Amino acid sequence: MATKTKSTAQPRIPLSRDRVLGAAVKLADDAGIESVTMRKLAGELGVEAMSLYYHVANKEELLDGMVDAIVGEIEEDCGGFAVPEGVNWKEALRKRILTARAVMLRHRWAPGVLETRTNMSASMVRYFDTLLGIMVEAGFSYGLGHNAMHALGSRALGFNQELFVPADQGQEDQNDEMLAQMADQLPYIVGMMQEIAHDDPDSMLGWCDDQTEFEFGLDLILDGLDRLMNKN
Amino acid sequence: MATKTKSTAQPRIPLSRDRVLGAAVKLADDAGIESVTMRKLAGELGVEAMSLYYHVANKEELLDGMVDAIVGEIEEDCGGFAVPEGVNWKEALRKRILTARAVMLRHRWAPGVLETRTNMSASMVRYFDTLLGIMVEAGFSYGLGHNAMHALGSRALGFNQELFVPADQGQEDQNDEMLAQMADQLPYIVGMMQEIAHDDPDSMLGWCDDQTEFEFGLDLILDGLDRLMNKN
DNA sequence: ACCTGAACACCGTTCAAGT
DNA sequence: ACCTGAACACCGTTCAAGT
Repeated sequence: MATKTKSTAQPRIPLSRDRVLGAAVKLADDAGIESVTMRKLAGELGVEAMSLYYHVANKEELLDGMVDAIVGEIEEDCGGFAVPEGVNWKEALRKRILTARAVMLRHRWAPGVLETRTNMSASMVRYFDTLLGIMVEAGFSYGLGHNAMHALGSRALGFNQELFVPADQGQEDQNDEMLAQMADQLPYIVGMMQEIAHDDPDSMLGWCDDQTEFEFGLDLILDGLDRLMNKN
Repeated sequence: MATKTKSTAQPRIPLSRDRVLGAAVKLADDAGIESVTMRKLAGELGVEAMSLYYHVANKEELLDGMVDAIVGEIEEDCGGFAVPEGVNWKEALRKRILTARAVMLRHRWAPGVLETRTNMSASMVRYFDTLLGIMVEAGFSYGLGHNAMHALGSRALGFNQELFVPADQGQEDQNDEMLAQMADQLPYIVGMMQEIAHDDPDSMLGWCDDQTEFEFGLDLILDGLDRLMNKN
């Protein structure tokens, strides 16, 4: 009963796998990954939860698809995954990895989801294949290339889990008191933080610049590989 | 009505935070972290789900407590977290990190849970403090020590997320056909796998030895830090 | 002080049914 | 071919109540 008019009688675009995945990515970007439930995602698409199952087998496959979408963005931003010819391997790897990182920064939920995937998607394997290809074409043995991939770990995809976020250091209100309290338990961390505060009093933030830290670690590994390469 | 006898009228040990956490760790070890629900955990303790809330504020705090228990094991296996005197920093770090790794291998769910914690537990900060302490006492500046911690990332706790698990390579049934199929899409990975198969046909497993790979990456970083140290 | 029962607001998912 | 309603088996959590 009653009319079905919802504003200007939209013809209602039919759902599709791509629309579902696109909406899921957007929802995760805007509201966090914990908001990506079948019901809420359906709501976002103006549809019932059960309709999603027509386009996606289940939630795991939805998450797999979201990851694929992210790898697609990396591929696009890299201008394709073909192995470039006659380039410096270190620069080529570095460029790709920092491109991947830029994508991860746009989709902060992606690293967490990635870590829960049990087997790698086809597109991600292709990404890794080019990374390996860049090394092999530059003269890496397969063995060293393999070791290199493991050494890079998640850094190959542009992220590095930050475990080192000492509890609530954000609030600078009671900073000094707190530091004094912790000083005997955590002498070195407190020392580190004090030296920082000394160098740059009003921004603890700028000090722990993720990008700088990421590149430090990345270059440490790339330089280490370089040295192993030239040893042969 | 009826009697309450359950086997030999156990006096029933009262619950405690430690018993709850211990049971949670055991349940995760035995049945996987996805089995650690308030209801199942309560069941394991012969108690109603709601009883747990008397000893633990909510599920997040339960997970925090489980992480603390794991850090406790690391501390025990390290013989305490005190910064050792007059030792080689590289060996001291390496020993601690490999000890942490051994604990993680006993509790395979721990890395995943660790990554979901939003702020570090007190005991984990203490662990990191000694790592930093070992470096600082060996002459690292706080800045280099800080960089080193980030470069190590999760490796400091003995794990490194394995993203490089190309889909279902376990089944060796149709291995050759599959490799041929993938060869054009993934030339380098296939090349890598064939070289391996050639060297050691009947054990893909031995090749991707996590421990070896972990140590390769760890040493790459430690050696890189060593070089930066001696540059000053 | 410690534990529980009933209830609530969520999940993912199945299945038979609608158009 | 595509979408839905009702229902099921789970979650974490609250709250008032039992001993």
